[in-house]
This record gives sequence, C-alpha cells and structure tokens, in this order.
Amino acid sequence: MKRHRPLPSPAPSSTTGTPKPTITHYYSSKKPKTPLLLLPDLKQTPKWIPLNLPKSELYLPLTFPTGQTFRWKQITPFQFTGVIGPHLISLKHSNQTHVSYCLHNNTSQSDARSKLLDFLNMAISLTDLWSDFSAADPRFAELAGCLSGARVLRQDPLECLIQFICSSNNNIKRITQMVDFVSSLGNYVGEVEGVAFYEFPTLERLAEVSEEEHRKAGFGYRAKYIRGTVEELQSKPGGGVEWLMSLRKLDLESAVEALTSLPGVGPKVAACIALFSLDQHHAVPVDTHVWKIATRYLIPELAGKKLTPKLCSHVADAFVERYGKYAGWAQTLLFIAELPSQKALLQSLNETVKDVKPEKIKEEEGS
DNA sequence: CGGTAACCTGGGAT
DNA sequence: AATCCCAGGTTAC
Repeated sequence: MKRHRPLPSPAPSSTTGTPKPTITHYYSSKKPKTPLLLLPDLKQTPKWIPLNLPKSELYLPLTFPTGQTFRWKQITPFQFTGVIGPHLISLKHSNQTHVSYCLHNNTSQSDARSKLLDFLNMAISLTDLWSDFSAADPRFAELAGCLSGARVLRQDPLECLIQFICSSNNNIKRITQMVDFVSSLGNYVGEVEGVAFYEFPTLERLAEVSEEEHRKAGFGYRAKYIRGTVEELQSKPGGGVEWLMSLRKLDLESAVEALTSLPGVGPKVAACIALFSLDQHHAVPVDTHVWKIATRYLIPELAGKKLTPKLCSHVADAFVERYGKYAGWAQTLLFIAELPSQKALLQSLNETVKDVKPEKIKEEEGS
C-alpha cells in the first residue's frame, strides 16, 4: 500500500522560493489572516446582491469548475470568484439555492451587473432548453434531473481563445497553471481570500511575451502557438479583438474555419471557442469524453474506432440532429455527467434507487 | 485527402 | 527504477 500523503506542511522545497503549490479546488484559509483586532467595519463588507435565479437556471458548481473557463476560482463549495472586464466579482448560492453576486473592486455597479448578466448568458432560458432536450432524449431527462443548472457561459473571445489553446492535449491542473500565468500579465484588480485576480491581458500586452518566456513558464510546445496566434491577430486589418468579435456574426462553419487558421487551433479548440464565446450554440466540441458518449448512445456503429478529425464533424452532426440548434448546450450536460467527480455522485444517487427496478443491465460487455 | 508520428510536461500505472 | 500511457489536440510528414 502506498504511503499516505505527506502531512499538510509545505513540501521541502529545495532552494529558492518556488512558486506556491498549484491551485486545486478550494482555497482554504491557510493564508495569513488579517489581524482581527485591527479590522473595524471599515473594511469593505461585500454587499451581496440577489440575481433572483433558481438554481435550475444557474448552478455554480456545475457551471464554473467544468472546463469552460479556467479563470474563475472556487473560494468555497458554493462561491466562485472571477473577473469580467475590469470587474472583480463573486457569485454564490445562499441557502444552496438562489444566486447572489458581489463586486469587490471600485468599478461601476451598473456596468458590472450588465456585464455579469451577459457573461452568464442570461438571455437564454436553461429550463426551456432542457425541457426540449428531455423530450428528445429520455436519457438526457434522467441526467437533467440530477444535474440541473449547468449553464454555458458567454466569455470574452480573446480570453476563451488563449485558454483553449492552452488546453490542447493537456490536463486541468496544468491548464490552470498556464492560464494563471497569462492572467498575471494583466492589470491587477484585487484579491479575494488570498487569491490575486487580474484583468485578462490585452493583445498588445500578450505580444510583449516571447515564446521563450512562455516556454519557461511551462507552456511546452504551446508557447509557439500562443505567440503565433497573437501575431496573427495583430496582423488583422481592423484589429485582432475586433476580428474575433466579428466571428459572432458568422455562421458556425465560417467561424470555425477562421479560428482554425490560427496556430494551435484545431477543430476541438475551435468548437470550444465558438460555443463558449461566439454565440455558436450548436457548436459541439468533440473530445475523448464526448466521443465515448456518442459511440455509446448516438452512433454505436462507430464504437471502437479511433477518433479522427473527420469523425469529429460526424459526431457534431449527430448531436445537432438529436438536440437541435442548441446542441452545444446539451453536450455540456452530457459531458459534465461523464466527469469522474459527477459520475461518483450519480452512482451513489442511482444505487439508492437501483433496488426498485433491476431492468435490463446487459448491453455493454465489449472486449 | 486519410492515416500516423512527434510534441512539452507531469502524474499514475505497468 | 525504467517505461509507457494519458490528459478536453494540433501539426507536419
């Protein structure tokens, strides 16, 4: 049996002060506490403002830590903090139900609120969508009952692009490190519970970072992708940011074609950017998880095959055929249900009900 | 055009 | 201990 995890004391970091341990899920209060006696009420007690949303419209733990963004930090199980434009914002569930937000820095309240609602894609009713998906697919209905409130965000295209270039053939932990590095190039906007937050850097700022610096920061071969993409964007006549934003007005195929012209952006990454930032609601990012889902339920005849770029579009088509023009939103839930963390939960939920109806459990044997 | 081998890096399995 | 394999893929032969 393996040795237990070392005690919570900091690892014997060798020489110079290595960066602090990688961020995991929670930021427990190991940080130097502010001296209690010295803080009167003057310290900004955050003002929580209700959003009046049921958790069926927005459930934070199924929206933020699920791979759409690596910029938001989980402060407690039910509070997430991140930056939208210049605004440092926290979101939390009170009573584990309704959602409230607070603004930590001294920016315009009204602008923060409107940008937040936009970021949360609140113009779209998740419950309406899911009722359609459930009608089209009883299996979706079953999952939806357990995992409600998994919403697709509407992120800034540049932020989204850079994040997903980092994500390719990579794991969550390192993606987060890399995104943290890029973020730290932007303007500092404040800290919450010991975690520093930054605006996302501008294209100009990104252009100041060499491939070599990114390599040293641990980007591996993605360093040249970042560099190349930033340069490519800067060469766009009307400006790179404007060019990216203009993709929101194109159809999905054209948007994907434009995106994949950038180095480090293939079909999967392009679909992520399209869905998570460009209003392409039927974009379906096909990765290994989605491939498994698809070959199990949607196109079983392809089970066992290896996932090739060609098959990616086939899978995406199958999703659209089944779920319609918001197929990307359906995919999001199905994807989340595949995550190990959620699977464990679903499993335990299932077992309490299992005894009642054995049904047929044969099907997959395989190999 | 479709199929394959490198590609940075770190952790876990063999 | 040395390798292999894999992780929300893309690129170049």
